[in-house]
Amino acid sequence: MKEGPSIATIAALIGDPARANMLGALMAGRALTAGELAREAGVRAPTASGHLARLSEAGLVLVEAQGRHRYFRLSGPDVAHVLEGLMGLAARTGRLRTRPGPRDPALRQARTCYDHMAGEWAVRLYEGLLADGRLTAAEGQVSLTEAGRSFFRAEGVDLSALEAGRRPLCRACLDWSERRPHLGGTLGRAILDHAVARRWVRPSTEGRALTVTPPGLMALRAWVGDAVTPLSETIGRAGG
Amino acid sequence: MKEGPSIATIAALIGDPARANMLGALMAGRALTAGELAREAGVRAPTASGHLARLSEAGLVLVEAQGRHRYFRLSGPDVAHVLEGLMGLAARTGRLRTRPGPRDPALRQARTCYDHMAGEWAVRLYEGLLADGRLTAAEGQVSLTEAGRSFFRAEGVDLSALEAGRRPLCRACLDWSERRPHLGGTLGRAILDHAVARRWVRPSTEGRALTVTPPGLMALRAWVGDAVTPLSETIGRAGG
DNA sequence: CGATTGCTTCGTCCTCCGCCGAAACGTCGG
DNA sequence: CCGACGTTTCGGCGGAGGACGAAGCAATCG
Repeated sequence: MKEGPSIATIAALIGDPARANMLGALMAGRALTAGELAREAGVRAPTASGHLARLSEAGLVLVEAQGRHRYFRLSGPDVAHVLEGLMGLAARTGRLRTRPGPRDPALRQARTCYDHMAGEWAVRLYEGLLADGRLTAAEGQVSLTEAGRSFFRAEGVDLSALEAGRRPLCRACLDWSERRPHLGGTLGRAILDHAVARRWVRPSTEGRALTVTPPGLMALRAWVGDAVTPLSETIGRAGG
Repeated sequence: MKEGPSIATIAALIGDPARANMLGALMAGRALTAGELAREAGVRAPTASGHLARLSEAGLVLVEAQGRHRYFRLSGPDVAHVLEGLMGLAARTGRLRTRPGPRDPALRQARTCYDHMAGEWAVRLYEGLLADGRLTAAEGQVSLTEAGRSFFRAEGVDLSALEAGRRPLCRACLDWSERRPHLGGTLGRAILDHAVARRWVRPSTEGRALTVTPPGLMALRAWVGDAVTPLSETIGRAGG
């Protein structure tokens, strides 16, 4: 109890399995109702309600009442960032007490990481953009090259809007399943929006998984170049 | 217990006050003995021993036996990074259940953040380097300008060594007390080493606090330029 | 060689908290 | 209005785990 109890409180809040599952579900970026989160966490409604009250009181999630539903979402990217960091630690350090569930392959392949893409596909995309000279990672810092800027402008991405805020355009976000970086930042977010809008990927109705559609397969392959292994072998395992 | 128990395990590990205090103490970057950590956490030796066993089994800390002492340290920058993230969340979200203790002003002023400097001084340093055109933060990505490279070379910093590894040279690390970024990465580390070697700052014998020595005051002020407010006025001021 | 110090293991106590069922509150639909 | 549904509050149960003292090893010192 000397100087830093607050960090313990926050960590303990995340440290309960039920609450961790809820937060993990919210990593998909969507707002979910208390009932959905209860199911996601594998607990009854009263239990979930208590957990959610504590999470929102601590400011980790925000709640919005809508009719008889209450929608919860993460209170910001910083929360998501810490959660991803914890996943990284868990992947690096933990024995895998988590028996690899049936849904895991789909998650490993493509998923949302709060507001951008993660998983095999995201890592490939990142490495493809690097290989094509559209991104550069000098000194470990990612930035968009001139070629990359014209590429995304041609795709219809409004780069100046993405650079308006305080949040960086490009950020290397360590993928906890692949152990290699993928693209975060506002550009990462824009790419996910882009891909969803063009039906290249379809977010799972619940959960973080992303399904890559056939046209998406073509489009993404064009983005990442032909040098990349065809994905077809890994698609369609463990439907959901 | 659905898909993500591992993150809960790690977070729960950090979520105990005694363990959190130990990890916080290790954020100073030094290796500490079990006894020191017990004192730091405010628990007896047996309790501390149990906690440290769990922390090292989970891979959050590394242990090295030396005579009858056992030295513990954080297992890597990723652990420190997650801890800093948690501190940020705690500062942003938490009601301040932590009454601002007497030691806090010193910590706010200058402290170590695992292996680089944090606190008021570190933020000033960062902003001074930016203002002088030695660092550039285009697109939210920090990098060293040509002027900056010559500056640090002249100071005797071996930049190529710093760029050798996988870890980035410059990283903007959010300062949880100042809520503004300071400099991390290998350059951040080198600056701390530099400042310690030249007796500009003196690490507290225990804890993360850094004391700025009178010559250090001169030197750092020269680094950050005269435009920066003298430190004397802001010492002991709280809040933001 | 015996005393001291640092750390761990063991056994025990005890508090905390996560879980649920039952019931209350509110919203929506007939 | 009344019933269905989503959510919260309440009360009680049970288990996990954090705390300590005493004792056991191991290394250092006189």
